[in-house]
Amino acid sequence: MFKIGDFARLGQVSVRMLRHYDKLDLLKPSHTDPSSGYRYYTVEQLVRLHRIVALNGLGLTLQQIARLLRSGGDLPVEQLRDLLLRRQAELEHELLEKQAQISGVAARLQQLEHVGRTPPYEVLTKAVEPLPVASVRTTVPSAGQMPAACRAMCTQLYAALEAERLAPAGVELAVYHNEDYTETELDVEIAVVIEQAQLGRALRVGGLALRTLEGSPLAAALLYEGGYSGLGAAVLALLSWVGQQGCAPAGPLRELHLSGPAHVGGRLVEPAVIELQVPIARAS
Amino acid sequence: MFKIGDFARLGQVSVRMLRHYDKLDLLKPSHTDPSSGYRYYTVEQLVRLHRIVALNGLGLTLQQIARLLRSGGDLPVEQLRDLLLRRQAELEHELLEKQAQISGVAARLQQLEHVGRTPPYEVLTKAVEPLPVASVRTTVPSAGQMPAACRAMCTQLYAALEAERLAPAGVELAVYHNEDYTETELDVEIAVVIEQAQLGRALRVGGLALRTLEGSPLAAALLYEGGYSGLGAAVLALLSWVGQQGCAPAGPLRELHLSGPAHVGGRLVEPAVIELQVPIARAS
DNA sequence: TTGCTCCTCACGTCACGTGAGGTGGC
DNA sequence: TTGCTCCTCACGTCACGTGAGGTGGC
Repeated sequence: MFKIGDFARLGQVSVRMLRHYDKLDLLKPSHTDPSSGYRYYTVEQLVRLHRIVALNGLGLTLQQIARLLRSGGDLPVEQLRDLLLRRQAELEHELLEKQAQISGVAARLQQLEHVGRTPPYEVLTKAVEPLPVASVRTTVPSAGQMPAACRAMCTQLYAALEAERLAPAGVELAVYHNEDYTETELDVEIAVVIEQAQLGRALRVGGLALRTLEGSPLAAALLYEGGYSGLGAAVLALLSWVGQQGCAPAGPLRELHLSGPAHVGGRLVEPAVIELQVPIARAS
Repeated sequence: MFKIGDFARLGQVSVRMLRHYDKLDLLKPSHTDPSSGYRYYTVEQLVRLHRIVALNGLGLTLQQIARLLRSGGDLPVEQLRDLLLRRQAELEHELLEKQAQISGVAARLQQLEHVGRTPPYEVLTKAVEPLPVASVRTTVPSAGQMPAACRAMCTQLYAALEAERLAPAGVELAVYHNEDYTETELDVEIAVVIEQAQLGRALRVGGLALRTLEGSPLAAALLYEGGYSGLGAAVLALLSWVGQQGCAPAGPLRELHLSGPAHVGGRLVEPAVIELQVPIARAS
């Protein structure tokens, strides 16, 4: 018979843990003195303690362990198998998350060393929802013509909406359909979120399209505040981040004009708050 | 200006989180209505929220993030670098732990599939402390002669202790010095823990040694309850576990007789509670 | 008026660590 | 008598989730 302190030393655990396990009915002392409350343990109980510590080391919760051990001396095979399989699935996620954190921290450190200062934008991953939109789409010959082209497309879009008596119901956005980053032959779509219910509507004006922008369960997103001229650099930063994470773009890049339409009265509104999103997948 | 619900949807976080960040002074609403307590946020604050979510995704605590963001709009480079380096070190540990958990779970599942039932012992890793001991050591020609040899060594050990007026101060143990598992030419030492202060003592009886058993920062340990005849299987289980973890033995195996001396009055005491320990290192 | 959103407590989660304040055994 | 160990609360940790109970705006 050991007092709690000796038993704790033998089992390499804290006294507090033994009291905790007692309260949870996970490991009751073989005898408790009724007057002093002193807990007494036997060597044989070390086996159970060892089992608890081992299972806990696999990341099982004390509740799960308690369920397993309640069923008697031998572990119930089926239950244990289920638990381990579930735990294995969890561990896969946790490992991926850790690896993402590691490459994220490494990427940031590298950036600090090379650029010497902290980057103006943060990238994070999230899910993006599908969006019902009205849009116009054009191919712009070169990047230099983008400002003028966008202004024209915005004008065209809102004029068409007016003619159709269609009201914007959300954010304005641009979608870049080119597979890779390019500065010529830019296939760009200017869109604005509309009510879901308007999608089926028949149109009278040409050039306007009503459609659903695909969502993605995994996308990289960068939030940017500044002028539109800085967007090129932001796009490159986003794509390079994606590469550093061992991922690749898996769909068109979206540019959400969170602080409102890019043009008001035909003039660019700057600085603006813009979110860049690109669906991604682990590169094979 | 957004109410908290809209801002939460925009930022893909919960309302509760925004209230939490408000309380921590991590992200205060740009305006709070004094009468209703309603919180109002601006689009520009999305950038800060995004930054918080991104840094939190690297596993930094909200406190650490708060410290970084308190220093103004730009992140303080030196402080960020320090934080990231520390986080990187932590992540290395966490990754190793995850990997150990993964191989641990896999090993158990494999065992369940192959053996069809749950194993009688658990293995876990821990540190083992150096121990001051008195001991006798012999080479035993074959495993079959072990019981008799051990009995003889125990008798010899305690007789010598008696003659030296040396009192055991702890557990009895056996140490197996052979590099690999073998069943012939077993180099075995029977020892008992003594007071640290007795180590320097001069001896009058031959065959007895006073020494310190080396400790190890990392060891695999298996706790076993049963007869001594089952020990061979337990040793094999321990060594095979070590191999499955991608590790290798890095020192002699110890066998601790936790439930007391193996022999009392020249007879084996069974069942016994025995801990097998072997120092290990990651295999290269 | 009816939903919908917002508010402030405040408890629950998980596995303990860490005192505070007091007692028992050698 | 002095340490040492033991005891029972009960708060702290971390980042929120989840009600309870009530209010404000359309």
